[in-house]
Amino acid sequence: MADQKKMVEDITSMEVDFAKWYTDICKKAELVEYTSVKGCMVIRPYGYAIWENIQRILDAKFKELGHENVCMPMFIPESLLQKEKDHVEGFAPEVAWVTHGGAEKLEERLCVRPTSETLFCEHYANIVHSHRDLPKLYNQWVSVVRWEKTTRPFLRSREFLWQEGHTIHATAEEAVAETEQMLNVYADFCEQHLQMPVVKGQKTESDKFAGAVSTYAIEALMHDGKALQAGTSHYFGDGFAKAFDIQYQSKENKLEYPHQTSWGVTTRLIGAIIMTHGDDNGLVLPPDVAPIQVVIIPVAQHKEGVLEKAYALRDQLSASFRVKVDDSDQSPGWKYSEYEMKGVPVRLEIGPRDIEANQCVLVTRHNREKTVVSLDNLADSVAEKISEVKQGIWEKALENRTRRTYKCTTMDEIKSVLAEKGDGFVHAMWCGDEACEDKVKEETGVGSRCIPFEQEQISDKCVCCGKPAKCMVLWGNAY
RNA sequence: CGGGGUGUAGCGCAGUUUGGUAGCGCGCUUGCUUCGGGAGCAAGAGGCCGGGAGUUCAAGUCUCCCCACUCCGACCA
Repeated sequence: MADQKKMVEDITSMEVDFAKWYTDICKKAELVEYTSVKGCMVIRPYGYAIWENIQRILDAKFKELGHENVCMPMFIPESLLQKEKDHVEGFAPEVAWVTHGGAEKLEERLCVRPTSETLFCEHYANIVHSHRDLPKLYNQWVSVVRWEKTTRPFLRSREFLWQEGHTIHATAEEAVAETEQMLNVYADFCEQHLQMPVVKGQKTESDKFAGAVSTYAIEALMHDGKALQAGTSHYFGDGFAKAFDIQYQSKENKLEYPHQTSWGVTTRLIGAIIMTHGDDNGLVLPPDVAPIQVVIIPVAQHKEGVLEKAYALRDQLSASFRVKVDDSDQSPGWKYSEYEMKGVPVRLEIGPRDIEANQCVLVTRHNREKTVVSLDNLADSVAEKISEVKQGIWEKALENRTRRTYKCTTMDEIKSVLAEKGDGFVHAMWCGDEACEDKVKEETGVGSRCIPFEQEQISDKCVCCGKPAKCMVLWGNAY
């Protein structure tokens, strides 16, 4: 059994101070570094490589489903932003404005995109004229700016990286299907590639995207019991089309308004990974997005043949995995701790005694279990360990969510279960009235996260007012 | 945006009460010895004390104003 003692004294324990633990990991695992502008951070190579892996997998999926990548400009003229009333009301409080070009004051100020619906709409108005022009299935990988008041690495920064998909369809049915399809893409990605269980659901009226008919989201539960929205997908109906005057001629030779969607995930997913899988020894990365999947640590590397063997194993394994040999002159123990901090899923130790015996030591990050394996069929042994890590972290994350999911039928029950067991997901019935939604938040501290697709009839009365319930809501304290 | 806390070497901190030559640990550099869970010895390098105004013969230390980080709320991916 692996020694479970905490090796890295530099990281604040998550039990002691979860928030400090989180920022410690962001910095010590070399994911981010602050800059002199509040809320604007450097995503360092190791952190960016995680994002590149997320991009690679999702981008391939988007394209497989027929989407094309485009790139919109980053400036939006004020008049354009204001065309859709709900949209501008939602975003105006947090946009950054450009007022000057060089020394010249601009005729009209430009906002730095907080999201690009308006730009896509302006563009669609130019290029969509006939039913033959539809659908357009677009996506872009860019950064956006939202002038947040309080900021945290990955979870809430003033500039962040994301992808935003924007599609436009002839019919509402098609657009609704697209919205649902992309929510499923996100959910599958989180569960299959990030080993992060999510709840799919619809946002309540008060919580939906500014300008949307309906907003869908996937909600994940972090290790500390707080909820994190991991991705969203919006159905716009023809509201934007009407506001931006986008029309097409149908087969029946009639002018029609098309229907739109948008959907996105952000670098916040990296924060979700940290808080879902990390432990007191540092980051624990899902193998599919880990920049390094296997780190080879040569032991007594000055001795004849050790480094050569390490390089040979790397070359052999590189056909199937992302592999690194750490041949720096740090001690082996230092390297063990370093790559645990960085969350590398599998460590391979190779020393003179191993070489003699045609074997090596494999260590899985999430449980620190050591296994001695033969150098024959090594790629198979490593693949097995990788899948053990996936299975292990999935079960651990799922167990945390199950343990922290509570069914409640009264307000008092919500309060007492949260006080007793700590933050988590609360399942409780709701009448559909916004006043009750607000009151639950006010009295118990948990807000509505979503109305899960998977419903359960916990009771027939609203947890707040006692009137007939319409649906079960997932409540939680969110990041 | 409201309420607290913190800014001194790359990191973690002491020094501020009572103004008087800027320190410690880790890390870093060089060399030698080490190497199976953050190695040892030796010699080095590294700072306009977050920024700007004041007060003073003299400011890391006192006063005022900014900025950033951080925690707790409200708002948000």
